[in-house]
Amino acid sequence: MKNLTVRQSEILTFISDVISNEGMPPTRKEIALKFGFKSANSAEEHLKALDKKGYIDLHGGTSRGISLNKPFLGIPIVGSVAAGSPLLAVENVEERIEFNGNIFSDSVDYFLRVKGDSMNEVGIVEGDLIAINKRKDVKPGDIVVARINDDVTVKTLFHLDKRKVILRPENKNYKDIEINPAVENFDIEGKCLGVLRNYN
Amino acid sequence: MKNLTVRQSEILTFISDVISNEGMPPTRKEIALKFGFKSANSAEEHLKALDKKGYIDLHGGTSRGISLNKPFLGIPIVGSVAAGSPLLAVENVEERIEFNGNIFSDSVDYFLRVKGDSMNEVGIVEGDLIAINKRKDVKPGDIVVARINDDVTVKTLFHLDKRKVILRPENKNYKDIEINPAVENFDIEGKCLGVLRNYN
DNA sequence: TTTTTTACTGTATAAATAAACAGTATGAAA
DNA sequence: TTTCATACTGTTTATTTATACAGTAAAAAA
Repeated sequence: MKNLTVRQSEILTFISDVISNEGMPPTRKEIALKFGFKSANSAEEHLKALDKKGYIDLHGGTSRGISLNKPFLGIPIVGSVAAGSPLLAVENVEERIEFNGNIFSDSVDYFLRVKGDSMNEVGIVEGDLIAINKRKDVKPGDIVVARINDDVTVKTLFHLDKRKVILRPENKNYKDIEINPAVENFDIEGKCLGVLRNYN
Repeated sequence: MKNLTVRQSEILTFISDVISNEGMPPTRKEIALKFGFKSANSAEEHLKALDKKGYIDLHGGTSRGISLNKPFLGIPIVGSVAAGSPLLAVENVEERIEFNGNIFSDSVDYFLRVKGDSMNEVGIVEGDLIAINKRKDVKPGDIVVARINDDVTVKTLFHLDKRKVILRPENKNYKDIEINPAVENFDIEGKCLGVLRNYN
């Protein structure tokens, strides 16, 4: 996929926002207005660039005839995470799902497919998709995605300070995980906003 | 809410379909084409009727300026079910959520808010929303919504024939429910397609 | 029975919109 | 150094689109 310029990226985001908020894509004039272009043709040329690079499809002769290109739409589902790679690296994204936001309490950056039974007692089971919001500021009680020495795990955060982190599995067959972030490589990847499970 | 005529309902459905499939609302001409109207004005008048009845909002002077009215959109969430009332009766619908379909394996007719812990061992816990598809043809192994003598319950279907139905709670503290549909009032309301849980 | 609503055809037009063409200017790539 | 891509302004035009007005006809409501 070809890279977008900053401006092109802004315009792509704007189109996506307008579709979400207004229920229809913007016109060239509306794009020009938003970015302060004095000519609608500026918008036209950005659209052509986005089309050429494959991010949108332009439907000739149609008002508001802009559609976002599916493969780059939707929320990524992160499956198995290769050790050491960023969660959202392309090789970890198993697919994307169309999803419009108003369901969870915050915006969903990605879904993570759950492995294992360590969170069974709070109703998170193998194969579930958990909705994740990328953030570092989590508090005890939150279910978090954490990275410990290149290993990604989902647990309830029980305690967090500079010298000690305690992650609690929600299954009595497992023990608490205690980490010294000064010694071990530890990072909070995000907060779990909810669960999505699809039978069959 | 005022009732729609058959034609108006067809047109509302078409608008909704076009938005889903094309990513933008149709023009008057496109509506006329779809229904075989020889004049775009026929579409215009139907739109005005739908606007007047509150089902859509028309944005004057804007191409494709049709938006569906939120309160009638989205998938209903059924909360507590009043004894004897149809599940989808207005008094049982606690709210609606925007939701676009491609997530579950079949279309979601409504979400049911889970009460109690009888399905805990398969990860369905109190407060969860379960996605339901209205259908009668369910098979053993399916998680179903059933009505037993005006009581609505969610269980795994274990056995089903004309003389005996066995519903199985997924929690060892509960016993199987055995029903004789010839004697008791029993009905399958739908099949559970999946689970949606929102923390906080 | 009269009025209103529904459901259309047919015509017309102002405004919205897409999109081409002609420029200017800058920075990056070949 | 020349070409190409980016990022604009400014103008123009054909087409799309919304939408009003004038009718016809049937069914429903008052």
